Amino acid sequence: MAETETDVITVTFNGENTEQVKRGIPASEFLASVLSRKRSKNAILVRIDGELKDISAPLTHDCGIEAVFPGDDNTLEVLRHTAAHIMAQAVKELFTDVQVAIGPAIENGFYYDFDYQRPFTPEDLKKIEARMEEIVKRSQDITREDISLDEAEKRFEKLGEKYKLEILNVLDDQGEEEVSIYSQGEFVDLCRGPHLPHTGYLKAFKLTGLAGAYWRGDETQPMLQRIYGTAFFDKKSLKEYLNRLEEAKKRDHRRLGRDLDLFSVHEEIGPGLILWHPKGGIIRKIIEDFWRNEHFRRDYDMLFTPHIARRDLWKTSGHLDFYSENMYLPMDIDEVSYQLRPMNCPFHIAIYNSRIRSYRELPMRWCELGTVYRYERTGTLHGLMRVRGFTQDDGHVFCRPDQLSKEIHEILDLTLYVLRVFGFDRYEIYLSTRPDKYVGSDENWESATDALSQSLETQGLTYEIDPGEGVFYGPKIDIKIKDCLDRSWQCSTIQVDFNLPERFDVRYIGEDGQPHTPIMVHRALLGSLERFFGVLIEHYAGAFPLWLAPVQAIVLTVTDRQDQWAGSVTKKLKAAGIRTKADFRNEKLGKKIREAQLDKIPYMLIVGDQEVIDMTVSPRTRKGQKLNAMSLDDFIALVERECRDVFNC
RNA sequence: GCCGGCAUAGCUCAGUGGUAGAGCAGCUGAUUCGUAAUCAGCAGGUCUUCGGUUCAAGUCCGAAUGCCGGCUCCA
Repeated sequence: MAETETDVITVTFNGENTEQVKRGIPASEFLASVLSRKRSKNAILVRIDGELKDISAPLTHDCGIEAVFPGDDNTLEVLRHTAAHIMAQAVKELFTDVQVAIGPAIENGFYYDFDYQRPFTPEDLKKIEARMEEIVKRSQDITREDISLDEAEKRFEKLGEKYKLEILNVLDDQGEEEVSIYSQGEFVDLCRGPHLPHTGYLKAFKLTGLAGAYWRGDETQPMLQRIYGTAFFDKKSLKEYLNRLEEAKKRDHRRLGRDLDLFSVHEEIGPGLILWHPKGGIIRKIIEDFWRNEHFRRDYDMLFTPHIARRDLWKTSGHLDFYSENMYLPMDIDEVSYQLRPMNCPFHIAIYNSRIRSYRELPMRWCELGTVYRYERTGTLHGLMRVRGFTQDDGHVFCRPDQLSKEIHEILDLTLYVLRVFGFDRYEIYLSTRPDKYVGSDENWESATDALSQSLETQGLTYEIDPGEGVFYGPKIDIKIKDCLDRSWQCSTIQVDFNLPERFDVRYIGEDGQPHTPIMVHRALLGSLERFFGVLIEHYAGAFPLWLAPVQAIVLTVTDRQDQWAGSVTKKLKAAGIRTKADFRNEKLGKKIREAQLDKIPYMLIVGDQEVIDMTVSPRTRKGQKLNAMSLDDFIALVERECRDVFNC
């Protein structure tokens, strides 16, 4: 201890009261002196100089301190982290020679990875849960020790925890000298903390899943067994969360895709290959029409290009070097090797290169609904979200360096508008920087990355940097949209490319009469029509907004006395461009309504004797709202207004 | 690709070694009915595929395929 240090330190509580206390007393002891007995008993953690710490943390220097209670910022994370430890403790108690790896809190809960001789079963999970309950009942103190790295190595060696030793090695390489370990009963874990004071705080938890996971997330490393769980401070929140999971299940696009007859996938056709049914097809057509119109409005031109090309093209583009693991094997045509395309860009470049370009032509904005084929490993396929053949709403902008930031700006504007029209107004934006495997000069990477970040900043968009996540040919902006259940989906992407123009010798003649290399920007707003459709289905739970609904209105008769008027209603609505169906079956109205409801048709038009006399229809919405009988013209106007309003956003 | 699970009628599922079942959907008939299911009848399956064990396999074993939950990867 340095000579200048005294045994008394100054502690400021809540930024107000200042107290002199003995150096080294636990924070809990201090809190007990300044808080009511009840309050100090309820505190679970402390914030020392803004940093979350154990409530037993010693106060070693002059500092500011606040008490932290259940439900305060970041406390759920601590609870879940403690839950992970309790689970590991339970597993260690039940299965003697199990090794523990890591166990963090994650977005919706926590997990812990284990190495065990045999796979855990769902029955094991129940046993583990029961043992956790027991540990909770024990209310075992969770204590922290700060020890030297050497000491830690000795302890974990004794415990035979080889994964912990590996972590200690990494910490050693990083130059750490001291680590913290946490103990509860017999269970000891290497951990940064903080943790709750004792195991009794875990009141509401559930183990939710069992899965394999690679050690350190690296597929060359051994596969461990991961047990997932979730925890909350109270049972009510846990129940709400579990209900939300149920709700998400009901919205699963794979289920709705079948129930609503939107699309299918067939074993005999091949996994990851999507068949769009008539109802999915009409939605796709509407999406595409909107997309095309919006692109024409913003000075894009439209291209159509083939799905295969000579292998040499992919050599030139660099895809064989950098993307071959995602490409299908070549096929021979007239003794020349061809390959299915995984991307559309080289074709657009070929069009660019079909003649000499002047700087006056730039920027050139080209788009295509381009179908590509990528080999995705079997285990990664997922409904419409991850497939092997899909159509990108692709586009390439060729521009001069001085035009880049304006172009990015306009692409962002277009992207966010399109997403809003589809009902997505919340998103996370990521700027991905240079990966390990890349082409192009460091200098180009840097200037491209700057252009992207500047465009984001001038539009006042907040974003996160995703280091090393760029594509091999350039940095990118990814937009992950958030759906109504708060889940995020990667769809839009904007990628600057300094590389392909070089490889294909893309040039324009500048003002100076000399050739220059343009910058190429790849962009997809929806990402792929397949994935976007999947996201849309889940976002709306299959109840598509009126402008997208495959059937917008269904005419329902009460008896066959109304067939004639109902028939002419149907005809007139169709003539007015409203996607209309008729259900004149000899069934009860209640049944027809039920079926239309299950089909999530926005408007049911009831036609009974009264409507025939008045020459009206009585609309009922799929939300169960009964509108007053109205004339056909009024109904048509209502539909048109509702559809039009979507675009004013 | 890896770890684990699953595969029975269009859908949801029952059937754990002894002759394949239900509900819904479908079809036929009756019923003419006002805001989420009218009644009756009929039809529908080489139990994913291939191989093995057994007197006997939907059921037990092995493999393949596909799907599901994750990991990794990603639009």
